Amino acid sequence: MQDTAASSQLNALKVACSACNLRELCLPVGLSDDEMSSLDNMVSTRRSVKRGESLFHSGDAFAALYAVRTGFFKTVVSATDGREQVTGFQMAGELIGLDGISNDRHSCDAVALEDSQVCLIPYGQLESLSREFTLLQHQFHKIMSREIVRDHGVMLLLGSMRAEERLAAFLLNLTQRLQARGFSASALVLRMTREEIGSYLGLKLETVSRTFSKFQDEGYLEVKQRDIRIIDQDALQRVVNGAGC
Amino acid sequence: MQDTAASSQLNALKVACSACNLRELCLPVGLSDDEMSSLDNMVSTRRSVKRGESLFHSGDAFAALYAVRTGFFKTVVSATDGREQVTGFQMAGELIGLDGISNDRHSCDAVALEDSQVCLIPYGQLESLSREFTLLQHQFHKIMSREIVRDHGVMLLLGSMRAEERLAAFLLNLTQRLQARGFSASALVLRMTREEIGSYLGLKLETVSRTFSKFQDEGYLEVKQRDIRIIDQDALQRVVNGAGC
DNA sequence: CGAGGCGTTGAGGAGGATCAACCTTCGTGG
DNA sequence: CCACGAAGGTTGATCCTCCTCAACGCCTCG
Repeated sequence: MQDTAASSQLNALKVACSACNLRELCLPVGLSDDEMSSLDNMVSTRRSVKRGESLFHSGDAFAALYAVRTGFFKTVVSATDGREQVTGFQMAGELIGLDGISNDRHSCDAVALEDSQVCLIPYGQLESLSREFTLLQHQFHKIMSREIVRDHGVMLLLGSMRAEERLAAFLLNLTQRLQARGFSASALVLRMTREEIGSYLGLKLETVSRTFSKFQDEGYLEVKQRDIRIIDQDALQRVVNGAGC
Repeated sequence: MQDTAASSQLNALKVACSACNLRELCLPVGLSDDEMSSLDNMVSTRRSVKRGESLFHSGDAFAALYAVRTGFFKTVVSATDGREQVTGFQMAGELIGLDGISNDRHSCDAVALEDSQVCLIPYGQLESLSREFTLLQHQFHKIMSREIVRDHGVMLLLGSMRAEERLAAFLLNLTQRLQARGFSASALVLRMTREEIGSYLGLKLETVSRTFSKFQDEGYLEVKQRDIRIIDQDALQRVVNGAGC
């Protein structure tokens, strides 16, 4: 039934947040040595998830949050009639599973788009620890709030932008996050299909493909399947700002 | 500059959560007597906001959350180019302002759609108190998580539903929340304009109006401006489930 | 080397946007 | 208390963006 349990391994290796190069992007931002070592105790397990596998499914019991260590995920909500919506793409340092707190069950699927590793953050322990450490508590609240603000931004995109604006905003957001992780601001490899991008942006895959081609024709991008090179970032920014009006 | 400060009054009246009829819908859900009385101390101020006025604006410093006591609000995010998106409508017992935690500034406007009263929840005190009281901490986390789940539902709506499905889902959601507050499941008065509904649903006001008319023609609703009577709730539910396909 | 998944491109159609006219309701001030 | 104006709501005609359906090419992986 649960393919995740079968095929993803649990690594008992000791993993220290304090030694992780993502600590400035992840939950531990700004913690003291003391707090950091408590966090190290809590975040003791990693889990590997192969491409295509799920970290959890909608309906699964909620027990832990997951911090992406390596790899790339999407989260997907499904309606009763089978309709699906990609609600986000998560990369290194980002937290997955916050949806589960609301009623102790996950309300979306989290699927690895490439072979990935996550750090397990047992939720009960996180609550205990944040009663003890003000900074950790505050940082955790910030992360939840940031997710809410991000979601509102996506609503703005879905509710009021046209196809070109949506794709441009998406690409700029991706490159910005990649840049924060030390990658190039101009060359990126998409980990998701056109259909997944379309689902996230409220467009059909053909529209995504056509819009990529259009951006290439305009000289904004170079598109080779999933390899994207951004040639004119300012032009994309102008597209987002509704320069077409 | 700040019209809110000028025209909304601060009521120093002692207001007890423990005596509030919204306590089962609001932050205090499930708290013990002890915890409840600490909450009473924290939530000591109410604020009145007249119709059309803002509780806070995007960019304002964040200091407190607000629990709607009476009335009705909308929250609106704005893009740099002036585009606006209504991200939610809040009624009695619902919390406003969670967006502000992320970076100590609000990222949306909260506007009263009728004369309203809110309870002020000073955020610093809420953090202190939730370090002390496990249940309060957990309840607060649940509320944030619920907002994230709600937002994902809106994304599904905006990304994959057609106009009729969106409006039907909207109406069912409204009546459900009103019913939880003891109101009729079939008769409701809309507190917002067609344009605000449209903004929330990613539609133009004309489309909202036409869809209302269509639902009326089909015999699902009786529409008299802002007075709505739901005649066939099941039919609306079928519309949401994509019965048109 | 073949099959299947993914991506591109074209043609045609539909849903919702836009523009416009008109009606209704409500608040304000004479 | 009524008249007026502004804001909100309805409806129609037309247009445009994006969806749908379809064919085909490319890349990957067994």
